[in-house]
Amino acid sequence: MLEIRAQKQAPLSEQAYIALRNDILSGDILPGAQLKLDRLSRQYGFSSSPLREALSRLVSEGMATTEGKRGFFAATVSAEEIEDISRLLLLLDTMALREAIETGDDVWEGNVLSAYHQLERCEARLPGDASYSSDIEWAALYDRFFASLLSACLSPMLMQIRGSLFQQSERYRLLAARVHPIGKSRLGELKKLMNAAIDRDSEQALSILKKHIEQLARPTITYINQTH
Amino acid sequence: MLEIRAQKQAPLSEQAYIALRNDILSGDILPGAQLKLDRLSRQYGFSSSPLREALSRLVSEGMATTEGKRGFFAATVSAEEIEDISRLLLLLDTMALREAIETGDDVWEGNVLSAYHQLERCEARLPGDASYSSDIEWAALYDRFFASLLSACLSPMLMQIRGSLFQQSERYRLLAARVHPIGKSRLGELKKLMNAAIDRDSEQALSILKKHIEQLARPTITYINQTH
DNA sequence: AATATTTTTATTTTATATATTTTTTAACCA
DNA sequence: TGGTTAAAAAATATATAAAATAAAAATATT
Repeated sequence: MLEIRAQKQAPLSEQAYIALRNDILSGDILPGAQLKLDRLSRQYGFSSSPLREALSRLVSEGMATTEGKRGFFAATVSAEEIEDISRLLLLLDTMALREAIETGDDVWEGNVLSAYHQLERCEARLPGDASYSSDIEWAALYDRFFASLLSACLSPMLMQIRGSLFQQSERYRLLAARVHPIGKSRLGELKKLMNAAIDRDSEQALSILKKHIEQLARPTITYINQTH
Repeated sequence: MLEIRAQKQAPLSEQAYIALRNDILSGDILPGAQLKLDRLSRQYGFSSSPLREALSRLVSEGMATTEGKRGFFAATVSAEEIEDISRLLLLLDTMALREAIETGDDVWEGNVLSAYHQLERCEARLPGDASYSSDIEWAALYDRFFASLLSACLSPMLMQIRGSLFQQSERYRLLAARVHPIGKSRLGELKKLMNAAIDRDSEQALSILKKHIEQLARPTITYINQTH
């Protein structure tokens, strides 16, 4: 049966959360920037209640900070932190991928192929070289590719935690990409990773994953070290 | 210089967060219970704004849920979830402990001894046998013991994640302890763990940790399987 | 059983009050 | 003068309350 009625619209607090998170992720809101409520209120068009709720969530998820009664700030960056995030993400994704390769079924394979396809098409649609590296839609599909690749790992908690870490690493990557767009896409690497996973070639898949995550962090760490 | 002025009091949203979290942890608020705002408002004496912020945070941390515009609910329980939590917690704590043993210094040793001491004294102060297992203050010190034991691991992100998982596992443990108080304390085991860590006997320490976490979860899983 | 109506409840806005931090100004002493 | 401290003012965060809106749940009706 068709879904006819209008979409129930999400609560404003949810919309505010998404809008703020995107702007922090993309770097439109710079690290450490103070997030004053009345300015946000004018800028985004939400009143303070949903904004405060959104900010509370962002704090829990590490995208913002707050202390005492001094308001909210966008999360800061440091080389130590991105190295920490990368290391943990590699550990968790390795564990998840190993399990996913063991337990993934046909539906899983289909989802992975689908996610890869969409990522590929998105990249083809984008204009110049390297624009992908700072595109927020590309980032969302990139996220989705990994999420579907690992989704067969049978641990919702692991998926949630690695998702949160991935998002943090994206915050760093997108920030660095604003200034130093990555020259060429590494989509081919992801394709090899996907094929190795679907072929149940665990060793090969894990090795590509390791390389990918480590190379993902490197230019970001270099950038952060230069500028902070 | 002495800190003379009165303690700046925490924001009400923070106080509400702590109060609600304690009541969810302790089981005073049962899993799945609906958290209606006007009732909470009367019961806790906070107005809706700080309560909503507190609830948003609790949702982010897995202690509560919310969907669309149907309000907030206390997190539910399932055998699958506590097994998932336990497994991940063991993985992360193992990693953290290995590192902590490598890098911990004198200050770390002192902190661990101090945390253990306080836990021991708290337990001695409690009345009957097994009352410790459902005592919220004991739980906080138990938490602190592990936090200090692992604190030398040099990964703030790992500490934060394992802290969140530990809190979730405490939610389950305290729930089960309401009905089936654990017969005798396993403080001796913790002492052995601590001594092995301080003696830099990694193998021994990790083995005790593994046993401890697995045995921690077992009665809880049994309880959940019986009742849900 | 499906639909319409009522009731309840969550969400949001607005306005206002309180408290705390930050900034500015003034005062003071070396 | 220069620079530190203290007081006053401004800005801002936090909190309350009341009212409006919108959605969900419960009830009655066909």
